[in-house]
Amino acid sequence: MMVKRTSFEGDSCPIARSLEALGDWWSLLIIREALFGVRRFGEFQSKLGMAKNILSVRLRALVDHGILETAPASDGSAYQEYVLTPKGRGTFPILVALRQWSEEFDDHPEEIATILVDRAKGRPVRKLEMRAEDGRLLSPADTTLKPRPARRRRSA
Amino acid sequence: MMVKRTSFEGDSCPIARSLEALGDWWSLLIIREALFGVRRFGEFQSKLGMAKNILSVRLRALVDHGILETAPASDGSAYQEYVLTPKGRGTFPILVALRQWSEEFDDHPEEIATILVDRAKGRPVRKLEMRAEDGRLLSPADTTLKPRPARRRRSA
DNA sequence: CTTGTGTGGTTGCATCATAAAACCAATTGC
DNA sequence: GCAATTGGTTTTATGATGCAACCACACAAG
Repeated sequence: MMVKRTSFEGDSCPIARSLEALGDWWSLLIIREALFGVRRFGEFQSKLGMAKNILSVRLRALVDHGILETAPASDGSAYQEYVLTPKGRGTFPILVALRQWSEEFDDHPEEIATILVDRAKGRPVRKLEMRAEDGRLLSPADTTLKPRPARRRRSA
Repeated sequence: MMVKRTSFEGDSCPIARSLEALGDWWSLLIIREALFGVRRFGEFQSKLGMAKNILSVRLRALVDHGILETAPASDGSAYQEYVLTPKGRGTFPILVALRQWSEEFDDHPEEIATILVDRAKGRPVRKLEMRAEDGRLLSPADTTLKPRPARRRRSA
């Protein structure tokens, strides 16, 4: 009957495509931990408090998507580690956007334990803002979608 | 046995808290459509191609989370509509971050159909960037987490 | 080398969420 | 009034998740 959890893999919308890799309950939290330097299976498992089997599945999926890669060692032991690729580190703005949305709109902000600060000054970071090429600040209404221009062949 | 799909509702991490509301497969896509002006049940259903029962569940959850609200009419008919609240419109940077991540890192960028442009000039918007209070551009490594300062009572 | 312990998983089973399709009531269009 | 459309709910099948048990390998001690 092929009910199959609807994949967005072939979707032409870039948001749907990113959700294909990041859209489940745990992946972004695993990446969050990885950005804090977590690398080992057991460390992910204990910090996130999740079942080992699904952690296993998620780690493999993140590796398959090129978000994590397995590295042979680091402290000399024969075990492997999971480290972020550039693609994985590129999710940082997504995590910041999620964080700022909670900080601004959560119904119980007093339950939020941490704030993201500029390391040099110890002051909160600014809200992410959308700007035009020339630097003008853009609101959602100032933007629109255009069809992607066809990539021209042979350089330019 | 109470296996219960682990809720992040009580979690103190703002990322986990936002995923509580947005972290499933469809919610962000529903919000994406709503940002484009989609308001009616059938319109969501046909544009997203999703099953009506789960659309029904998702819309109710988004209303419960204060992301959508039901409005009585608009074109005079007796049906209701789903419109974004300010909290719902506040997810825009999240969607932009997801979009830009795909644009930058997707393995098949040629399959991405649209680009987000500045309406006035028709030129692509800039990448979201993280800045300090004083305007310095920040990389992930330039940031750190601090415990949230206790809110002081009675104004300031 | 053998035994014990911790790390890094896999397997089995119960439960939950999701998907497709059928069904249905209220609202419209005619 | 009658048929089609809208906006759902119900039913049923299957995939995903969660927990606990199990297991292989590395490593350390004796």
